[in-house]
Amino acid sequence: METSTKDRILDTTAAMFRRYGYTGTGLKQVVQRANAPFGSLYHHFPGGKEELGGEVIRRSGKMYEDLVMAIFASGATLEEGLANVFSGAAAVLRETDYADACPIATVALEVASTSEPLRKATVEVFDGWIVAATLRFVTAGISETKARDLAIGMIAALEGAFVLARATRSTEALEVAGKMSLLALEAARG
Amino acid sequence: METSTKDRILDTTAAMFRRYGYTGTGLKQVVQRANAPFGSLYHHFPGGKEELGGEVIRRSGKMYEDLVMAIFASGATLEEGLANVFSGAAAVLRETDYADACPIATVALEVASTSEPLRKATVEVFDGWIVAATLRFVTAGISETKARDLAIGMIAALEGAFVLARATRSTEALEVAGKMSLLALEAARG
DNA sequence: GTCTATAGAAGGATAGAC
DNA sequence: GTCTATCCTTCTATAGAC
Repeated sequence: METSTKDRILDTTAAMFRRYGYTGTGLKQVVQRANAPFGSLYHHFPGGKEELGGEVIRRSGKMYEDLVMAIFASGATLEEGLANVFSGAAAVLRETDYADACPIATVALEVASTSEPLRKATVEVFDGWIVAATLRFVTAGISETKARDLAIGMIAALEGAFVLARATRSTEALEVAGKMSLLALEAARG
Repeated sequence: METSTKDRILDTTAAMFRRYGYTGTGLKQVVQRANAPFGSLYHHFPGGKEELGGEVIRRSGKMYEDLVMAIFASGATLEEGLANVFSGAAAVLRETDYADACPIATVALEVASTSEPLRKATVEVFDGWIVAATLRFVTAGISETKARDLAIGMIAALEGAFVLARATRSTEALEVAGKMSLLALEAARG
């Protein structure tokens, strides 16, 4: 138990955001689950829920970027890596009873029309993903403009498949989205 | 003003779900905006928020299905209709300051791990969309299995693009997703 | 079937002792 | 920097007059 109170609060909030969303996550529940006194929350995050939320979005977003990019780089070929991203996401969903998909998608939709600071935090995350994925495609020899489209298409397909998969409790959409992304890659390679 | 109290409550809730989500929508705000007395809500929806939410999900989902399918059928060709779905969605987003995307996506993610009755309502909606879109592809001469994949791929691409578009306040993702869906259609036609 | 009032719980936030 | 107690608002839900 060497984690700090602040880290426990951040980790707990991240886990709750993923399943219950932003408005669905209560600060009292957070400190209870994190085994932290209520006052510590406002000591570490004077800006309250919005400040905590912003840090969690950026932190979860970066961690997920690292995870996905590692899987993306895991394949022997670019195609294999791309396929692994979708099959890996499907495996995690099945293992977590369709709870753990994108860590910020629910929150991103919730705050898009309700909090500018939080919306901007989600944009930073998505931009980071797009840049990272674009770089991967470019490194594999694809032109900059095509690479960006592939990156955005892959992320959109993944996010959309997550919506369908979490609702239906099936990974069918992830398999279809994976195949569709591979097709786009094929076309870009010409 | 010939709308009934019940219809006003349903319409108002639908509009609020779209922007603020399920937990972000308060029943007091609903009745206030709908110009309805609070008691009427529980008169028409004895099951409270969950019953109201279920009806709104099904109703909004069906209306959106009709709208999208009408646009899908609007083009001279299947390809044109498909492109119109994405460009039409982009136009609506721009016109509504990136607020009005999918009417149930936010709610679907919120309730996926918190309410079985509501999750099932979202599944019904998504299944309806998949069936309708599949039928459209089949009618155009595509095999049943390929048509279903195209339908799921199109809906996933649209939903994922909505997430990115609402967050970034840009329609770039919708354009990319539209192109990606067209590519999938091309490949299916072989 | 309409409407008001209020209960009872949970929400975010703050004060202040230690 | 830790922790408790409490404030005020908002939430869902109910009771009961009309």
